[in-house]
Amino acid sequence: MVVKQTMSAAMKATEQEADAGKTQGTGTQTLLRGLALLECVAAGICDVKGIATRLGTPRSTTNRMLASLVAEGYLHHIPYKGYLLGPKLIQLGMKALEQRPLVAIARPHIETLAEATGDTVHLGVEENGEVFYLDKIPGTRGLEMRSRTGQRMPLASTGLGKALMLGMPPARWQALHALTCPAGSPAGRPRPAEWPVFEEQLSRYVAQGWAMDLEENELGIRCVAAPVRDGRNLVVAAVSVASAVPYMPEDRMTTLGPLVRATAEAISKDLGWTEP
Amino acid sequence: MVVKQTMSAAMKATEQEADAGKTQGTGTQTLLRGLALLECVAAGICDVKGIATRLGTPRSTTNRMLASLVAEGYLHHIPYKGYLLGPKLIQLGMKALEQRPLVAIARPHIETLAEATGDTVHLGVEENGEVFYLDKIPGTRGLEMRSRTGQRMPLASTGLGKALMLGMPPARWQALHALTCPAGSPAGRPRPAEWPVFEEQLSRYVAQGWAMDLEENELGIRCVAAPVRDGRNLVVAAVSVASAVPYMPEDRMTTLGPLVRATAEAISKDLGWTEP
DNA sequence: CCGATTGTCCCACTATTTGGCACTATGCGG
DNA sequence: CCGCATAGTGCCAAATAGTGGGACAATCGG
Repeated sequence: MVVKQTMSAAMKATEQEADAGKTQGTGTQTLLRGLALLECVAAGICDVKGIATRLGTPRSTTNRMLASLVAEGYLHHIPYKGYLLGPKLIQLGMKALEQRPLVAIARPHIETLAEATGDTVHLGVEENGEVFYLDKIPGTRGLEMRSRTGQRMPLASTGLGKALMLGMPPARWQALHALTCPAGSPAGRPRPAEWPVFEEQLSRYVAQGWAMDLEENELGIRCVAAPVRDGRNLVVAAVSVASAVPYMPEDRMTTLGPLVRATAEAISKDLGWTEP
Repeated sequence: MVVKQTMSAAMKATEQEADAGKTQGTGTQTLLRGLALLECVAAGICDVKGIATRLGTPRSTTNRMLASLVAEGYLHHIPYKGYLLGPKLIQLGMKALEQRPLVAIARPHIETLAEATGDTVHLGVEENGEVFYLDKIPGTRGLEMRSRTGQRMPLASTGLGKALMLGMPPARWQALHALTCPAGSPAGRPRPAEWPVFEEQLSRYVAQGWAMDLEENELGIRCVAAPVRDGRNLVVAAVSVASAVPYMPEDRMTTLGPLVRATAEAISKDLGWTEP
């Protein structure tokens, strides 16, 4: 329901390399044409003529490909009515969603982030009301963080956790916050802000797309984090950059925010996520 | 594999053309190979060598296709690590899910069902606690049903509605049942069984995969219905066969049940659904 | 440090695609 | 009820697009 126009119209593009913008002519024209065809149908063009003009292929060729795609289940064919994306695509889409080894996919991105910042970078997911560290890249500043992949931490007192909470309904926030700050907990240990304040903070973080952690989990450690979303636009993970206070003054955090957020979004896109 | 003759060299043993019935006189080998490759990756083979052997293509060819698929976003590539289904597939999968005009897809199936039974066939979805008739094929027995596509009916008193309820958590059943039978409703009008009994009926229907309606909505009309599921295994619609009591004795309904269920499943498959 | 895989190029050969054309089937609008 | 525009199906000569062998370099795993 996004696009609807895209009539045939001009946009001729004789043939051979329709979208010049594509990657350099590879050596699999037929495959590429077929895929283009799929995307064409995905865009809403469902009549043969439209498709044919859209990608500049003659009727016979177009039909031949359509037939193959239908035969394989990538397209649905309603005779004399049109073509639609087929079941196989739904199937593969689901598989792609499962099969996704978050860590492997996120690696390159968090490595880039690590190099760019020089600080420790974490990747984590929510599990059972806690943060679960999936990956970690040590900083190059000499200092060692206690965190370790495979470790668990409270959601409300870590940057990673707060980023994960940004994807939850605000109704759950209080419970998780309470879970992090047991009834008569000693004020001696670092801890997140008191409830009303905490809620305000999270709301602000939601708005800006990234969260902060000001020594709330570990004294002397601050971090900036952002949520990672999947194809369904659900928050499935978060990334964070952490360092010692001296390296993390307020203004640096403000600068880092958008960067971390960008990294998180890059990962999101690799997971099939698309802009609002 | 019916790829003509004149093949000779290369493509020896390893060929076995992956998934059997595949290519059958086509004319888009490259496209098909590419798609086969996708399914191969979907199946979990993520190393080049494995893929190459799996579909009998030489290394160079395989790599070429992989590169194209990666370039187009259909695959994810983690250098020296392997290949995974890419974001584009998730994207297309989601689109396929939306784009699905249930009616158009179900038509052929319900027409077949209509011809086979000679009775009125309905297709409907749940909407706001009611059944919403999406399509109807009049029976050939002369009698006319009052139902009309676009009409709404209570869930609990129609076969279609009950089939739709089979996909809901039993916890919601009672509320919907109550909604159909207002407080001091007159016993004069047809209505579903009293609560405890109704629940038992639904449970049985869940087990057998199809539901019945014994003049609970309209006197003299009985019907057999079954739920249609989509790629996420969620009930998104239902089909039913309805007719006048004389044409619908108990034993005929028992015979019809599996048939209606089969039709519903056929539609489900077209929607991307796969067996338990 | 070695062996096994993978990512890349190059290139001659031909099988795989191409796209025109001719016909039939079907849908839509009047 | 009729006709046009679009869709579905084959056939076929031509040549383009794809194939696969082979040689290297970059990496990984151990």
